[in-house]
Amino acid sequence: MIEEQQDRCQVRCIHDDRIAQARRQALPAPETEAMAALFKAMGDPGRLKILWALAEGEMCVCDLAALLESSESAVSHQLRLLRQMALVSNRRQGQVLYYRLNDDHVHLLITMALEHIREA
Amino acid sequence: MIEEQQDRCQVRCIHDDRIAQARRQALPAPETEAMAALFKAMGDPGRLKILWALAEGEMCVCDLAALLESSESAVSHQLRLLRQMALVSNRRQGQVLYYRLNDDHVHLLITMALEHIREA
DNA sequence: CCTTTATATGAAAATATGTTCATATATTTA
DNA sequence: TAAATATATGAACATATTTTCATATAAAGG
Repeated sequence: MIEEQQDRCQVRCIHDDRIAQARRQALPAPETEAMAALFKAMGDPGRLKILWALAEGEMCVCDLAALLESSESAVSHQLRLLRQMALVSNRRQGQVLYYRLNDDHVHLLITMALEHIREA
Repeated sequence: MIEEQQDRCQVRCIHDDRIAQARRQALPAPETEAMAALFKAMGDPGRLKILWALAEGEMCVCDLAALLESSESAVSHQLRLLRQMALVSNRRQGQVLYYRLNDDHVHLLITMALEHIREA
């Protein structure tokens, strides 16, 4: 015999106070989204290699493609993502676009991540 | 008339010196991979919400499911990922598993990311 | 201007990620 | 020890991401 499905909330709440507190202190949704997008952009070996290489100084697209042993088109797509996340920017000199890190946060974030994985 | 395809390297190298330098200073592949996995783990709004909530103190799975308005199964899968990345750990008290942040790096990483997106 | 070079971009194809659903496990309680 | 609770997990499905390929654009050089 199957009981009639009761129409009550699906989600058990053990510590309502704790949940309420978490809700109060939660970040605004747009910030959470933006942060997730930032971390996601850094969450790819290829893009990380790019960022780490640019920490030493600017490079052009075909340099980066050579470094990553990947196609220039693929690198260009990755760079667009990094640009959209304000992680890198570029300057044009003739036909060549030189990419560089946008600010120090990037380098700091990578350094801190390294610390984490090295101690774990 | 289509010319016979020449068999030369696909990848143009404009600044060989710069590429060589980047190669020398590059991180070991396993570290790059581990870092990418770490950032990827943080690159999801749901998981970020979890981490941010846990920064205030430990919570159990069903608390987190209630907070995220998501299924406990989904949250459990996310927590597994965060555990694998050594971002969170848990302690059991009876039937309940309480999750907490593993160390301060996580909080620092999030704080720094916030700075980045707020200034951009 | 017509060609070449360096890069960007859109769309399709290939791949990875996240969620759901069913089921398994661990712990407490009856 | 059987039932209930809290959570974990595997596999299938849905969705998102990445790469590739073809084509577009922007600057420089004939």
